[in-house]
Amino acid sequence: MTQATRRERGRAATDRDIRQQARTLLVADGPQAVTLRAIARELGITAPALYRYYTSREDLIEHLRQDICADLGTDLGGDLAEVDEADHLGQVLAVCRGFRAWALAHPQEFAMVFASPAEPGQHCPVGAQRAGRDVAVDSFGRIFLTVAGRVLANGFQLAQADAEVPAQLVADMENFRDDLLAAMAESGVQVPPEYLGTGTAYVILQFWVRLYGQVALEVFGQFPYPVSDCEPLFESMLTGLVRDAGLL
Amino acid sequence: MTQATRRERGRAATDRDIRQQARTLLVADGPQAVTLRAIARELGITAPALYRYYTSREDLIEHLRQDICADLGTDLGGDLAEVDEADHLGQVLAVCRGFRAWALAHPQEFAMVFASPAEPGQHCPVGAQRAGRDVAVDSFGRIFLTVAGRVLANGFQLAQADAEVPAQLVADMENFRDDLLAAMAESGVQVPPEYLGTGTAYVILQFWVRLYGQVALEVFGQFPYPVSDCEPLFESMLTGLVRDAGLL
DNA sequence: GGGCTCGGTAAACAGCGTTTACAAGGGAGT
DNA sequence: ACTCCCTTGTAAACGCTGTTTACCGAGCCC
Repeated sequence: MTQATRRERGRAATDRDIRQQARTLLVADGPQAVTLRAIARELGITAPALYRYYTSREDLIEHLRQDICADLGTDLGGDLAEVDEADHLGQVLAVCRGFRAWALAHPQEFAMVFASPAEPGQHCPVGAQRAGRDVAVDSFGRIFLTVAGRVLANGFQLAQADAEVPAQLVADMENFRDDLLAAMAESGVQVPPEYLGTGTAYVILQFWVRLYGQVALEVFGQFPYPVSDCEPLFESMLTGLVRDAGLL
Repeated sequence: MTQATRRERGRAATDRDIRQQARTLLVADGPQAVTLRAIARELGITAPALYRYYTSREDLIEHLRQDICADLGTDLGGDLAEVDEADHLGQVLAVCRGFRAWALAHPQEFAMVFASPAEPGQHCPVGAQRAGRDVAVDSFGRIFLTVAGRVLANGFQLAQADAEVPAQLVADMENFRDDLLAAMAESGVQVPPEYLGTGTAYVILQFWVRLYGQVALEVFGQFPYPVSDCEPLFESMLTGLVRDAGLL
């Protein structure tokens, strides 16, 4: 079973401990509290020992980001599993609600993954990037795309035809559509290419813009007035969203 | 003219220098580079001297946030001034494009102001909060609301009637509408209350959600595929936005 | 068993926010 | 003009941080 030698198992174990402890500090006291010394202290080791696992604090943070994405992915997978397989609209709603719930429950993680100024050449975590083998990063995006794929595979016709896509965007949308098809195929969802035109890709993109905007505004408290209860606001937005996407 | 004593003038001058230097460091090397010691070093003083002006680093950062909001407000004011006073659609477009341009040109500031996990009870900077006299914080929000006010004052009928607002949201929307009316009145824009129903407030809110989502996604590089050129994507979204808002 | 690699430590360096005690100088009252 | 205070700055120190270096011991392979 465990072909790994004792040292390898021990190393993997402490590595998990490091990341888990970093997560604990993050949720408890914010990003500035996840310091190498604090992590080491809680683990009963010294700070330089962490350099046997990560080249720098920033490197650890980066791996943390990926862990967070993976957790969000499994979280949404759980939400999705509770919905009837044939209820495609329900699946979409479940993923959207799950995304919001996760973001509100983990604001620090949300900010770290979805609201950090990006360096060029890095458009994760939603995208299915092919950087280092099959990184866990895209597990979140894969959930989204899998749901979209299921919806499309069953012949749902999303709103807006291909003609609506501006000429300057067609190339990008074809690119996006191919990414979608590839990700869906990887997830085992067979979707006929003729169901996924550039117009459909554009609708999915707009869907993401509105969902992300709503959730980010709520997490960051940037609504232009004091919202007494954000939930009905979100539900109202979600209703409009699926309506405008042609899912209702 | 300058009724202030020499000491007061000197203090105000160094205060400006501190903030300006902090801004310089922020745009040059990111938020983690704006340290008290670095600021003091550039100003030729020592770090503890800064405590004569701000009670802590976090206090300075908070004032920096307000400066940033104020700058964004004047920026947008400039964009707005270049548009014909009677061209209300053009004014809306100018403010939206100006907001995006500013966010792309100042990603660090954008993240600091619009994407920091908010403590409860703080829904600035868009809101017209009445905290400490007339803080510069809401100068950005005021620009937005002024434009909205001008559009409404001239009888533009936004899409969607009041009946569309879910019952649970009506109270909040009345609240928002009152905030809007108050802000517009403060900006000298007369808008008949019957032009601004809760449905209209809801449309404005959705407008903000989509604009914010699009800009934040672009700044943070969180689009689900590699976008070759974001500008046509933004313009396409903007077109759909004004169409859905009933401005076209 | 010898040697080598790997995971850990201790010590040190530079930089950080912050506090304390102290010096110099402008402003106002007499 | 002298005095006194309050303001603004400094120097030194504390404890924290990330990171590097040199070293040590136990696991592993030959």
